[in-house]
Amino acid sequence: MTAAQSTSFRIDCSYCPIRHRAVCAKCEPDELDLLNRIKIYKTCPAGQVIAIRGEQMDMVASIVSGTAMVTRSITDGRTQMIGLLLPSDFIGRPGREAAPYDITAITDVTLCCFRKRPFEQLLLDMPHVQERLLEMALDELDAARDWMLLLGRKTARERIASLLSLILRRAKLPEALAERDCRIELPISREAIANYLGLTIETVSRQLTRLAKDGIIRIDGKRGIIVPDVAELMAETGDDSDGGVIA
Amino acid sequence: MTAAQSTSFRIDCSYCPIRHRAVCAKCEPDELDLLNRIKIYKTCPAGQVIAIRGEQMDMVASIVSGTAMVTRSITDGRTQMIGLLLPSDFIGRPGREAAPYDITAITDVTLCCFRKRPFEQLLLDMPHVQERLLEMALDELDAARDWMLLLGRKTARERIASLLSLILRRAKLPEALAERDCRIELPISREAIANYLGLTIETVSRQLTRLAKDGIIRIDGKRGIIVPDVAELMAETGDDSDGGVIA
DNA sequence: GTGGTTTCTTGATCCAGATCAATGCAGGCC
DNA sequence: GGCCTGCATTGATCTGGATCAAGAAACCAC
Repeated sequence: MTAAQSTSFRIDCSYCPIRHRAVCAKCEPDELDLLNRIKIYKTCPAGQVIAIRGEQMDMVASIVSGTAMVTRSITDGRTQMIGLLLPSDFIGRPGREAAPYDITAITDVTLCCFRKRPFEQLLLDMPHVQERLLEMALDELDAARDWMLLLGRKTARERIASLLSLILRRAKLPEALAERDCRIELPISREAIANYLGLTIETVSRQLTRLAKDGIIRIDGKRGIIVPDVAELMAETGDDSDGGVIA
Repeated sequence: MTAAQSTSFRIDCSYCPIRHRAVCAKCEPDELDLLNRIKIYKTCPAGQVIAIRGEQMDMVASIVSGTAMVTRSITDGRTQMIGLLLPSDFIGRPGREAAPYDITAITDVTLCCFRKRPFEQLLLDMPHVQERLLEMALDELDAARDWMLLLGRKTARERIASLLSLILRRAKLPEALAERDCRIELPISREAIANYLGLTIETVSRQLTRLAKDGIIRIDGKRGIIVPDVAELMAETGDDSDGGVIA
């Protein structure tokens, strides 16, 4: 973790906003106490690189606030976003030395960091952390596989619709999705969207305006999107309408 | 698990070919004994559906022998393979009722099955299984993310080259990759390859013949491929040549 | 052997999305 | 204000891979 110009501090776990969703979610008070003793908070400004593929990583961390992106790239600069890190998501991998991907802060990010060695040691004594880590890894695996379907088989329009409905489901309560004129704020730039969806920025822009012309969405400023009817948007994702929603 | 016309039996774990790579890899003899008591072997003929997305799954299992594919599909039949299951790979997810994807046997498959409830209970008492399951899930996550890069950003030729080099690395010892004229047998049909790579069978076929014309490979019967120079093939994958190979 | 089925290859054409290029449209800064 | 600099939209053109359509080759069963 190349946290060059980041500040570090510590706050009590009981006030932590991700207390019940992060790796520590299942911890008993005594386990939490152990974690508390070795954790340290860090902040990274928007745009800062948090990890570089192949480089030594001697930290693991949870995202406390902010958004970061996980990317992989090849030879000529082609880049694919392979994950979006939101509060409570976990960075780093016990049992591996080098970072497997690049991670960059999109907004200002606060991290709850642990030195890797002590954390790995703790893992053996705290089954609740390990349990939670397994749950989270399996959820991420499901999300990654959903994304493979999108990248391998969906059209540009379906990809955009899928992303919008993903953001809707993450940002709103299930009840709110039934309402008309849901408004969401895109958390990422057009370039990041393109990298996420395996498209170019031009195609992203064009499909957004086309969806707007078709009345599926209304564009409200640079980052705002209004969805008159969520069901109508969902119908554009190409997904089977059956239940089984995973992410 | 819809194991309608499958046979079931049991053999001793100590003779098991996947004993040191499957979920049970880290088990002590006493833990193995517990697993042994609740396991049951099943076989599925090639082509049989092992799981259907959305359906109730009351089994989890390890692949003992054979190959299966994990797929996801959308509305009009477009299908994407999102994983290839080889011996020692794990099927099913503790803590989830419905199968998240479709699974189909490619060859005849032997499974080492556990009823889900007892297995989940055992998990709590056997940290070694949980540890191993976490390792395996994280490895699969890495593989899925590599595949996202392939599906989102690679050209058809790069995809084919990536697949071939993946199969080479899985099938051969690292020393053998330095030799000239490595021969591999494709484990899957053209259609399955297309579903894996997010292409059509026609494109797969064309790119294979083109790679052959360019002298990167030689085609040897329907399923055989000879690679005169592995390094030359690797150069066609589009991957950065740096270390950090994950899968 | 023959006929039928499935899998693979090859060719011709088309089109969704990439690429190239120009223009709009904010901030931020002097 | 005027001038950058960095995003976003829009248009014109090109192209890689999809689609449509035949064959060819392997693999049966009889």
